[in-house]
Amino acid sequence: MCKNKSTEETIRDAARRVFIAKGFAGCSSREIAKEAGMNVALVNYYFRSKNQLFQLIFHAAMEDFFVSMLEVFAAPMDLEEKLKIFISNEYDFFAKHPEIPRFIIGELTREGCEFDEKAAIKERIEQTGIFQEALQAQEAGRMRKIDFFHIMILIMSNCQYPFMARPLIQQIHEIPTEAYQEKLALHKELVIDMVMSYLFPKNKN
Amino acid sequence: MCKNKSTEETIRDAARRVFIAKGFAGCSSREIAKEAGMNVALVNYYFRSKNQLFQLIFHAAMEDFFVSMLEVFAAPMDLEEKLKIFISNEYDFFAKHPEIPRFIIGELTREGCEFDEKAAIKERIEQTGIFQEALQAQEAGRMRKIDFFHIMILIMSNCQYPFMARPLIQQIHEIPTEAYQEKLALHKELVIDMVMSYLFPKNKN
DNA sequence: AGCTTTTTTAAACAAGTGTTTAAAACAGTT
DNA sequence: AACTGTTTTAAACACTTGTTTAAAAAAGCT
Repeated sequence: MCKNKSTEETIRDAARRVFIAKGFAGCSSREIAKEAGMNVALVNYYFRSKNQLFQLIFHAAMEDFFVSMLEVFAAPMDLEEKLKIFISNEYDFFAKHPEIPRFIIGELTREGCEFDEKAAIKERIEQTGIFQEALQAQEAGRMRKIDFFHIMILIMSNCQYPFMARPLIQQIHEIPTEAYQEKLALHKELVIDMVMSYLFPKNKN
Repeated sequence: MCKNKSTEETIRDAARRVFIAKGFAGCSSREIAKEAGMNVALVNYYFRSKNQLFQLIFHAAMEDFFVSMLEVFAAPMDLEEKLKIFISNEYDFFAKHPEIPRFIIGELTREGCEFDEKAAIKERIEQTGIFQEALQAQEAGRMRKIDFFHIMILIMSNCQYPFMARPLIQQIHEIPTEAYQEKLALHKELVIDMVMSYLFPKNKN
């Protein structure tokens, strides 16, 4: 009844690395087993199938993806600071896990990857009250009147894309990975500055 | 000696659709053949191997990817308008070809996809003189002093990510594809407004 | 017409795929 | 010790993969 936790976790961690690096279609069950130092049959013994193991990894990645977002939204601060910290946290999260956005978007794109309601992200965001908070700030003239939908895209674009597109942009600018990462650390300040000053324009009069 | 152009192009077009939709690892030679309404052997008769056919498609996509960028940079306008039109063109291009960025970044990410110098994008951008142009504008105080590296990332982030992330953001906001596309059309104005007013701050005094 | 070259097809190849089976190794209990 | 259930392994399953072969069909040419 009590499964060997060590073996199961070893396989799961190996699967996480391989799936995230190569995607579902880009790797085989045997590759995951080898990465874990195990037999192929053992992978299916613990997780029944490649697809089932993948769903596990994918949904966990999705959860991680949304966690920092939600906890910042629910924090007790004024909206302006909240969004600033949100951007900062998001940027830091993707600096630490740069492969996550490409993985999630890539797998959501291919057909047959059913996620659907399951997570109910929208509802969980709504429950933080951030939508009304933004509306109030906009009514009061403290914030530019933009639908929160667009605000989220602006922020996600600037926090995720720079990490997703590393191989492309490295190719364009012909710089090594370390130099790229250093530049992205500086880029963070630009993003915060640009987005915040757009959302909360300070009338200089 | 004169190959049947029709057949070859039919296969190439089918390969383009399938590769871009599913990626190199996500499809088979037989799937491409079927999409083209041909035999598997015929694919290899014209293109020798799946990998060779892929390289063809990939490099062509890369070229398309850079074309509009370069021609705007070389256009005879003042820098501010040039960048504005650049953003607009980029946004329109990805609205028309929303799968391209994910395809390129995804394939550049997996190992074994050698592209390297081949294109020399950096040099081609340099030849348009946009770098010096930006430096001049910055010296003259007409433009915020930001390395062009960061400017490009800002623009690419906001022009590409919204289209790449469609399945993810649709999931979050629970809206159908048509509604999403309509919203993205509006989003364009925000992007132009935000980026341009950040790069070229108008002192309101 | 017949002959040559190009295009297309069906079939085969070895290697790799996800998954299952059945037996072995292990651990725990009495 | 023998019997328990759990964990691990090697081997096999049927099927798909990329690629090649060899023959058929079509097209070109004199």
